[in-house]
Amino acid sequence: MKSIENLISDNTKLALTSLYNVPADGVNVTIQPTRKEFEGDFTVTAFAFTPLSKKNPEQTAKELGEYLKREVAEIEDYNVIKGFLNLSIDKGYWIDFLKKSWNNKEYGIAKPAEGANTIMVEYSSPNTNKPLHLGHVRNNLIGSSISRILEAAGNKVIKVNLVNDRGIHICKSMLAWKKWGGGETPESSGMKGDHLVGKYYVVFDKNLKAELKALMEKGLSEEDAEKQSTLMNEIREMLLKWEAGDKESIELWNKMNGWVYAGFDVTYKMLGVSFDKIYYESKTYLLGKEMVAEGLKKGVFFKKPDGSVWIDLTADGLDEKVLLRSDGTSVYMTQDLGTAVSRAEEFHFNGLVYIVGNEQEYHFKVLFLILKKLGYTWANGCFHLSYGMVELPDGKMKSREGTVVDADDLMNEMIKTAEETTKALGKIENFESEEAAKLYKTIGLGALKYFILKVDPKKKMLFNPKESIDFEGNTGPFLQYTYARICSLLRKATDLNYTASVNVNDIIKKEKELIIKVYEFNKVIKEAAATYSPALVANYVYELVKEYNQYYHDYSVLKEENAELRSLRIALSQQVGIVIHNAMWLLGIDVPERM
RNA sequence: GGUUUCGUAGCUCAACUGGAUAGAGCAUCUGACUACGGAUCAGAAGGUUAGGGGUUCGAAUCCCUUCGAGACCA
Repeated sequence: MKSIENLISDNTKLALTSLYNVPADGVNVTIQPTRKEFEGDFTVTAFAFTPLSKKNPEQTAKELGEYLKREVAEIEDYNVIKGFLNLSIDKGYWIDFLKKSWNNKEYGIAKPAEGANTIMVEYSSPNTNKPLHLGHVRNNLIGSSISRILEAAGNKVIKVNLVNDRGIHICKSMLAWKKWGGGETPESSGMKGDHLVGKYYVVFDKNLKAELKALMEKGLSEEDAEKQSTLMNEIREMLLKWEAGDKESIELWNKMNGWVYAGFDVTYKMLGVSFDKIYYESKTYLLGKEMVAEGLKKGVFFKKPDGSVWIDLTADGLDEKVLLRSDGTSVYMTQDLGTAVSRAEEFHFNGLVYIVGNEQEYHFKVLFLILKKLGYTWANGCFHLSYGMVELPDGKMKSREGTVVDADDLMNEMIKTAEETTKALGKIENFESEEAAKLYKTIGLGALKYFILKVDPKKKMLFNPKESIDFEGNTGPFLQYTYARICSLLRKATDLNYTASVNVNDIIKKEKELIIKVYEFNKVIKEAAATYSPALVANYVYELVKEYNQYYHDYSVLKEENAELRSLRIALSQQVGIVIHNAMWLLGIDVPERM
């Protein structure tokens, strides 16, 4: 079935050609939903056509409207206000649409077709020296949701995580644990492994600061203090030992990373995110060195007298960038080049989306540019989804200053609040305790996820720990509540032996608006996939639910005496329920059948 | 210093990518057949879209500029 927008667009072009005898292939027809205060379903703006028609906008719009009404069966009527052509679509079209789609549980969720594009999505990418915080939560939720959205739009998706499991910061936790840990383990302390390792990272930082302070009080500059610091020297030594494959260092590193992974698994599971493949930097950090040779051979890179290798990007408005230090060690850029190439060779993807914060915009600009200069055509499919930071009322979260909002704490808080709210409303007295616990989790995490995902990923967002996340209004629980209420309605309908069907000749305005909203779901998914924005799905499902609740309030479904009308309303409610369910699934949010 | 992103109601966010009188939620105030589930619905109030200039039929959106906040590159 041709989409109604294409129908309007194509026929508008035909109309232009027919009415004004001009070619209209290249004309861009802007179509938007008609605003509530005017009559009609879709609006075409006629201003852009005046050079073709050589008439004023009103006149042009009228002539187009007349043509469309006459020539296109689905277009029932039109009206013109200023240069806006408002088109009313035949109700039969919408009834027909509902009839075709209403009982499809997979509505909106496409299966990847033969020859579908493969898109790799990298997200999460934690460091193993501390637990996940709210910033990671945003990253994970965006990455996970985008993966589902891309899949629903018909792509094959490979979700990957690149874990930063090596380097100086991990050594810090290791050294502090060795020095001051007294053999403490997750078991002995009862702490989650990632939190335990994070604790020693903080311990190290504290001790280092004290040492540096003491040295600087003796009159050393900050730089010299760092050079003379015994702790810093021990760290450097430890890193060298690790890189040389020292058995004891590797064992400790394995042990502590193991604790962290066990902790991360719990957090990931709670968040509901997962990966198809996990990369570890300890295995990828040497990749890319052969590319340096390749780049030199191709003349894309150059060598400085000290032996370091660079690329000159000044012609592209960027700087010179080092790729191999004079001591032969590589930098992040080198690793990322190598990792990208090895992924491309393994998976032959059409697109690679990096979900990484906007502080790394420059890095990715350079990365993609270098890949292109090296001649990798797939680099054109690389995209950095540069999401904004989560800020607190007094600025950015800083782990060193202890202002981070911990992911586990936050989720537990939300679940606790959900429990209190639910109990206060006194609705689930007949729930088994296990069922109730599951519900609290569904609601609490639903509130959190929706709160984060409804914001445009590209924008920074603010989280105020002092104000708990709402459960009323434009929130996750509001959407979940509407879903639960529809389920309740459908259960009652079944009890009464009422069936759902679409077998009417006429519908009221509100029903038509609801069907149009349902119809828009596919368009929204495509748009969300194209712009990598779960927020579009979130805002859409909110609008749908708001409309449905008005309808639900104003018209009775089960008390309607006309059987066909009643059946239609049941079918429509069911369909709205399916869309809520599927849209929420795209956001990674569960919906309860009762709450 | 250079590059760059952002600034919308008291607060948190929208605005279909240049379209009609800038919309929601929270908070405030007022109301809703003792209910097909009130975590709902209806209404009131709240705006010079940071300020100024420009582009055009039309600007929160594009260009210039001032102010303010952030990020990145030495």
